Amino acid sequence: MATNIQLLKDSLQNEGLRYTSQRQIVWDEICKTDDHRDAEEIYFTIKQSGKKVSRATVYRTIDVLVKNNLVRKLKLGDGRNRYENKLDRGHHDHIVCIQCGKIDEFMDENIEKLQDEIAKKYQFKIVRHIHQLFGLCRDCR
Amino acid sequence: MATNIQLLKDSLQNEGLRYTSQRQIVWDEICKTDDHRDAEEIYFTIKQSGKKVSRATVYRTIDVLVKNNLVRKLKLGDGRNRYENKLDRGHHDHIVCIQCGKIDEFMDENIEKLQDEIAKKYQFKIVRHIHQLFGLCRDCR
DNA sequence: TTATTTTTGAGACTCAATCTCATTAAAGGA
DNA sequence: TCCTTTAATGAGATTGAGTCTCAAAAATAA
Repeated sequence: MATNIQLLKDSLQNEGLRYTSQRQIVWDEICKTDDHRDAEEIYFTIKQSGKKVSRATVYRTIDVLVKNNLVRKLKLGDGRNRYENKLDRGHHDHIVCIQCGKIDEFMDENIEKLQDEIAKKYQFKIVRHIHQLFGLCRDCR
Repeated sequence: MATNIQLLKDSLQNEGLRYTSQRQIVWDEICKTDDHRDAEEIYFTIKQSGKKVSRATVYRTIDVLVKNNLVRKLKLGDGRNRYENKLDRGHHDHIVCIQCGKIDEFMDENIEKLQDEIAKKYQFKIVRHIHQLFGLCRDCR
């Protein structure tokens, strides 16, 4: 956990922001799982644990974490942003079961290469990409 | 345009819905361009042309068109759904310039194949996918 | 300790999208 | 044609995720 505290402190310093207990609580909560949770889930989990952090602070802190690359923001098409911590995790894309909601992760070097070729063809500089497969997982098909 | 009328009528019949002038107006408007417009843009364009279709009807009609494969719904991450007609257009994915908003289309058979292989590996049945490249277009980089 | 600056939290607000329900229009008889 | 039934429409209310406001609280500097 010690590393995580430092990562947060560095990010806050980087933004010229103060280190506060609320911000630590939000970051801790996001680090606790490798799930893809939305802000409300994170907010309510913190609330239920008895800690006091307001909804506004949860949203504001997440924004800082995303900006500083500690957290990744995902849009899976259901209208809510989801978040995953980026500790010890390389780049990956997502496979989503539309039946049970399970979210798996995949990564394919060849697809990444083909993407770069497409960008080159369009004289386009890729900043980020979204690649998501929606369908039925093994257990639901 | 005659074909388009029939496509609409078939879809409505398929859904057990009636053919109405409002629904035709919405479908016509969507067919008019190959843009990727949101529902409000479509609604206001209709309104400005003097035709009377309510916002609710625009949204409801678009849903029917999407369900019947006449229109494709896109999420480009800005919180609004966008729509494009599917007349004479094969499958494609999107390249979006985060500077000027230009939306290009691409299609790569090899990426599609690799996708299928990934699905096989995960014993996953793909129903749909999203593949979007965000960055700077030739004119903005 | 006091002064200054930033952060927090409660709740108001925004905006796309959906829902409600009274009114209007279409379809199917007689 | 007129009447009955059923569906569609439209104005405005509502929803829900997310953002904003501003007075109070907390952190930092003097």
